[in-house]
Amino acid sequence: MAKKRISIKDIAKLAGVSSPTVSRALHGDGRMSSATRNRIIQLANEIGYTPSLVARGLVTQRSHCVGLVVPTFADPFHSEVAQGIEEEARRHHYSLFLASTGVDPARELAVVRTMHGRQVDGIIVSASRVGNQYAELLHDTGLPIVLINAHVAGNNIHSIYHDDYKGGCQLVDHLIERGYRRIAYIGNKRGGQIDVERRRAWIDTLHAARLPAALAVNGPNGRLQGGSIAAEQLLPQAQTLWGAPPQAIYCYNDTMAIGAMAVLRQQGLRIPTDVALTGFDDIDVAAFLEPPLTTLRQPRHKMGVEAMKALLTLINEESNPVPPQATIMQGELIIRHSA
Amino acid sequence: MAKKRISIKDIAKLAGVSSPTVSRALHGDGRMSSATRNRIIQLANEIGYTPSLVARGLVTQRSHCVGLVVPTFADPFHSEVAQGIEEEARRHHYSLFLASTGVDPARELAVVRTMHGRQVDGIIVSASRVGNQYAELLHDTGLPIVLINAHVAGNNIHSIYHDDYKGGCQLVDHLIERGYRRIAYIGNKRGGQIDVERRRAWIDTLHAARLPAALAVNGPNGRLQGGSIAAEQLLPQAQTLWGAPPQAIYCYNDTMAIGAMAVLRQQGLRIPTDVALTGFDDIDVAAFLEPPLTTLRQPRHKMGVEAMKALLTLINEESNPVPPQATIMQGELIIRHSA
DNA sequence: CTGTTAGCGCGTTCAT
DNA sequence: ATGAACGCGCTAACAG
Repeated sequence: MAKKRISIKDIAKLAGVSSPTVSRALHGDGRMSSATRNRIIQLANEIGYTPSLVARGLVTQRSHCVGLVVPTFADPFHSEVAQGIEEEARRHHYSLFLASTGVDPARELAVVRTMHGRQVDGIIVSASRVGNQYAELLHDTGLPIVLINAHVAGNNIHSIYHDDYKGGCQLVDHLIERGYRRIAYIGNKRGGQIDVERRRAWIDTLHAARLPAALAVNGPNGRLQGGSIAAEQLLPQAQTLWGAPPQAIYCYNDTMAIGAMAVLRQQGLRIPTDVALTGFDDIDVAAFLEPPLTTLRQPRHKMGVEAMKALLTLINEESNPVPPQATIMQGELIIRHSA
Repeated sequence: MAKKRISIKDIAKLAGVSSPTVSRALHGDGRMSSATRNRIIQLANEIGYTPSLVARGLVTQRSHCVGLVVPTFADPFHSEVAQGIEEEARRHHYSLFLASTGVDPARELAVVRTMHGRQVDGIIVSASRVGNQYAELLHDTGLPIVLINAHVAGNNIHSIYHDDYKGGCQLVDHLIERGYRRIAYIGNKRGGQIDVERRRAWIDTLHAARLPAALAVNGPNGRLQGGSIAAEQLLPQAQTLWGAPPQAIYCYNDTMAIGAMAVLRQQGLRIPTDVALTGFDDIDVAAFLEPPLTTLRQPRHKMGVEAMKALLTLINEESNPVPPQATIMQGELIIRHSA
């Protein structure tokens, strides 16, 4: 079944010209009689010619592909970021390689290596677990890389990230303003630096208000189950510590918050009357829950677009290298009814 | 900054051998002194050689890439399918090109064309809007294609899809068994053939029970807002028709059901006491809602895996072409508390 | 205006 | 056991 690809040569033969002529005709390049040009173009359409971007990339050393590396597809946050990236990529006639890492650093490295083998022009890594190591890769290969939401020390690599610390402070401040004092944290064991930042916001803000950051539980992952499991562990601990449930729970992200909500309801606790709850990210469903979730909105789509723009700049300016630059984006506190 | 790629030749020069020798050494191919082989492999690692899969693909005519085409990333259903596809792809050392169509047939065609130009070995299209047209493409290019959840007439193309009709019947049957009689449908204007199947199940099942399929409203899309908008239109129409809300609403998918739930609550209607509700797909959050959503579980992950397996078979058996085949998968009725 | 030559990086014959 | 030559499909550099 595998028809042989029809190539530039085939149409050259048919048109009675040489292959470079065909190439030029199709590119609108160079000066040539519009007679032959039209004839060639017409011919190409007739026999259904599709240029091989692979071969082209091999000679131009530009594949017009970029790699996108995410922890998992099944996360609404990354999906939306990816959507932004893809839009911007398509706008510039770039294709996307996609790979997931499963939050496994080794796999992340392997994936990036494969992408390099695929001759991608650049790579975007979201929520990297090995951020620092890219400096070396960058040095060795010159492969443009942009990191999304990886707080990398040293700051020697392009990155664009959300100000989680500040966002977390806004969230916790809001809880304090509402009068809650026993504020617990549900963290994500696999959240890496992101978890660190959000947790730090919690600790610092509570301390600033002379409140204790006394109770935190880490879920095994950042998904729904992760939130449920954390909540199940949290409640008895609160009972031991305070003789009562926490007045508020500040969650690692919206998804875990949803997982926690289910457990709270199951235990007969009402939200926010008995326990208030906040999320992080403002994923789409957040507004549709009962009660609607108070959270911190990350400009996910825009972050994707900006990351892709930054990458394209790196790709096109490789003659005069742009110094590594960290773009930090601000979120927005979204107050709904869960807290 | 763009370091020139280090190639097989570079390491040949360093090892004092010819490039074919290096190629063979790296492939474990042919017979050769394990001394030189080891030396070459070591050398390759030292200088950080990464083979160009592009060049390799050009000569072997096999890129080890497949294209994945989805309507949008921001849909939990497709995300999970994609996850399955990616896992199976990685298992076979295949990379994934990803593109979204935005449910635009023209863009879908353009995207597939680009993928062909990228020399992908095959393509998986999820929820295609132009299913029939692939037969022609297949005929012209011999490019293996597998369709997911595109009910294509004529059945002349490989596809794997979920039995939406049967699933829909189960759902509506369940509603009838629970004693609901005024059962409305919230459809998806952009749902294409999928909407047709699910709607048909609703109509047929109601008729079989001598109940009228009297009220259906289409949301503008299959997302949360789509569900909300549909519900807002549905309620007054039900009032006109029945002088009361519907007793149950059978929704196009879980996401729209969530959108509808929010509206129902807003209008003071309790679920399922006042209005029962069903979804479709069993996306992850479905079980975590209040109330947990009764729905029909599609084996999303497995569908992805199976699609990729089917595609790989097509790719590897292209000498003796496999006849087009439709694999139909059965879902599972998940009864929770919303109906 | 167009054809010739060369080469991107690799794998695959053939020779040796 | 290894090297020389060729070609995958395309574009870039020169010729003419």
